[in-house]
Amino acid sequence: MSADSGLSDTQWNVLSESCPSRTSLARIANKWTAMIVIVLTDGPQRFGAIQQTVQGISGKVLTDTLRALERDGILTRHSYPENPPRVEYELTALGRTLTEPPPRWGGGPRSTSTRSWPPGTAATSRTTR
Amino acid sequence: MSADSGLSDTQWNVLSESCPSRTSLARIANKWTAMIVIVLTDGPQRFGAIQQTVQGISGKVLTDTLRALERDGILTRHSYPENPPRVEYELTALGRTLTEPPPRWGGGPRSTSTRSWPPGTAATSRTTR
DNA sequence: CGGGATCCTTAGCGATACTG
DNA sequence: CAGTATCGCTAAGGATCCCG
Repeated sequence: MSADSGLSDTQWNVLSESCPSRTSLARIANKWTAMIVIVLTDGPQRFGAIQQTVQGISGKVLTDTLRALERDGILTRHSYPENPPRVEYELTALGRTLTEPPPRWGGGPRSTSTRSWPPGTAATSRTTR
Repeated sequence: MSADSGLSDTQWNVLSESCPSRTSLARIANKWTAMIVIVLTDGPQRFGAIQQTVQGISGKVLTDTLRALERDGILTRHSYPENPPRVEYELTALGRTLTEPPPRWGGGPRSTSTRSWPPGTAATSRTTR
């Protein structure tokens, strides 16, 4: 397969303004997301447990961040209609991909030089030359 | 060495409010830092080249981010007193560590279950139980 | 060309109080 | 317990003009 597929690799270049991966980056690149993902790596956790483990996060911000991650399919929310109420958050398969390096990093060749990040991206911004 | 050193491993737990690594995280977890590091992975780049490659970044924000990264030792700034002026930015050894996964991820065991993130951290926030 | 200086907008974050 | 609802602050981000 391959050869001349319609979507060029430049479409998946993070450096491109219209690249969809910028949305993913925006979700990761904030103060709390990474820590929450870390906490959930070991399995489902309750709201209160997360808040205690991720020291310094306020209830509101935790709620906001969890909701955003839920919308994006990073984690799922399970509400148990008990009293007192219990709510658990769990990483989805997609969310678990955040807890380990991308395939290429684990399996690819271990060369350390002249490596461009997304394959075929090579940030050689040739302006004049 | 080892045995009873003063600094416990909980001191290097990102989840801890006083953990120094939160400073590092704060530097990474913003809109542009990651992209700038990506661009510089292939070698030194000029200010203008970076701005063109990292699409959508404004001059001021690029300057601010570069200055912050320079202060933190992630990259170095080389100014050549020519006309027109030329300034190049280059990743330091520390900055280059951001372009590859931490040692443990590359070399450690490939187990996928019951793994806690920083060694000996295990986010098992036991509140009551 | 590579900024510095200003000004402005927004959104992320945080504290507090209240509720099912 | 796990939220929601406000309110407020600050810093990140952005537009524009100016300068050596």
